[in-house]
Amino acid sequence: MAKQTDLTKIERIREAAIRVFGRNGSANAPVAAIAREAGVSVGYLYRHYAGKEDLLNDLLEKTLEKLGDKVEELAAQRKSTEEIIRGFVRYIFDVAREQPERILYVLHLQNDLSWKIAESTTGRLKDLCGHLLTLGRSAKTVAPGITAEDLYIILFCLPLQYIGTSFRNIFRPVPLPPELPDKVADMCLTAVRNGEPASDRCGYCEEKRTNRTFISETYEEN
Amino acid sequence: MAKQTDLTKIERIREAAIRVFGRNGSANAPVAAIAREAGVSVGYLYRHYAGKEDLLNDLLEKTLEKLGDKVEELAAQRKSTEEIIRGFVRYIFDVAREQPERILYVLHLQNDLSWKIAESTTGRLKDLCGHLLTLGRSAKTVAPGITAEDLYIILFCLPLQYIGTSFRNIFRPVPLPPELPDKVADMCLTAVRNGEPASDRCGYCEEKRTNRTFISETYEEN
DNA sequence: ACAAAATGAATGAACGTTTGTTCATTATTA
DNA sequence: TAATAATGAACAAACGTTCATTCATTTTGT
Repeated sequence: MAKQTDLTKIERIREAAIRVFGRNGSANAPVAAIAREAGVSVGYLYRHYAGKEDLLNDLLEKTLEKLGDKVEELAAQRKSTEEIIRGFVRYIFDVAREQPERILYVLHLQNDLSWKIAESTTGRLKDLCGHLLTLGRSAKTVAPGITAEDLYIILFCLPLQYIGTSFRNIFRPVPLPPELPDKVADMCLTAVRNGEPASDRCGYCEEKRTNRTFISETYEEN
Repeated sequence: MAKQTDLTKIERIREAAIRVFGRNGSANAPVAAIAREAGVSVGYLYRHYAGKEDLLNDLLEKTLEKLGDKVEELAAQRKSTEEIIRGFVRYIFDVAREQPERILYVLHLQNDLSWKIAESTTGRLKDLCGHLLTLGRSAKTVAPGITAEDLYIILFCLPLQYIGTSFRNIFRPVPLPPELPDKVADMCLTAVRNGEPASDRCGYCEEKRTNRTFISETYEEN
């Protein structure tokens, strides 16, 4: 046969694309820059991706896969749903601290409505949120009125917004404060719990709140 | 002297820019398209704005001005801080329903880190959030651990994320459900209240919670 | 009162870049 | 040598920006 395909190249393209997209945003990220940073020719990139949008979708899918793996990893450790959610939020912040581009590129893609997310990718996203919803509801960590969309926004978009806002330097200097992940995780848990405070006892009567029904049970299901 | 400046044209440019940015995102919004939609020549646009980024900043500043006015309008009606926050969130959703571009363009600008927000604009943003923080803290609607940045993310970014996600059609069809604004407003209030539920009485002892100190008073100030 | 000159608002063709994409060519190995 | 992996110069389309030009209006000179 002929020359063998160098499989590491595709991974190099993915890594380079994440870096370039993360730095510039999807619209200001030339394919040529991605190829250069990956040490690959432009033509090679087009032999494996139908176009720029195809590359974006591949990246997003891989990222969702990783997030899904993280949830399964936490679940496999027999963690409680609360710990899974907390671990999930912390994981996002950990990645943001070590490799900001990996988070910033998602922030760009997610909020750029001018490109379409592939059906397969949105399907995976719905599955991931649906999975968390099932876990959370059965553990009563997630209130009945909360939907998969709510989880997506609270557990994923909200931390992303904190990270994005940090990099804007509007309210404080760049480095993410070390206490922020836990603070945000608490906020997320409160939100999905529909207002039940993190403490499991009422401040007055000291009654346990763990098995109580949720206040806003009037919200329709789904 | 010479021809008189047509003052309506600048306003037409602003309106057109919001529409084009809202549809395409800032990076995919040609200046030519904005000028065409405004019924104005490209050259005219450049006589009044130093460049595209200057136009973006002007738009964002005007939008923040409107949001500030809305808060002052609600405050002038002697509303409680809770009602102000609720009204603020509802206002965002109202605009999103009637003129989606007015919200979607902000979503784009806010999450596109490849362009710089002018100092004057970030200053206004900080002022607006600081104002809400002062109001909220004195009314005990906002927990002590909550910062101006938290308010920005909870009251502004969170509703924006709901609206953006809706337009992605991932979790449900397009039109914003009528009950969503109130649901999100409740969520926002819960978050800024740091988990204290909307109901003002404990589910067990029926003790009033209104004047209680907040659970997470351990958060440092600022 | 009138025409010519002066002014500056407004225009849009043209320019230089940058972009995504292609494909004729080269390099590599069976 | 035959087959195909890989290249990157070349291309067309699109972009932000410029600036020589046009045009409506006011000022000036008679």
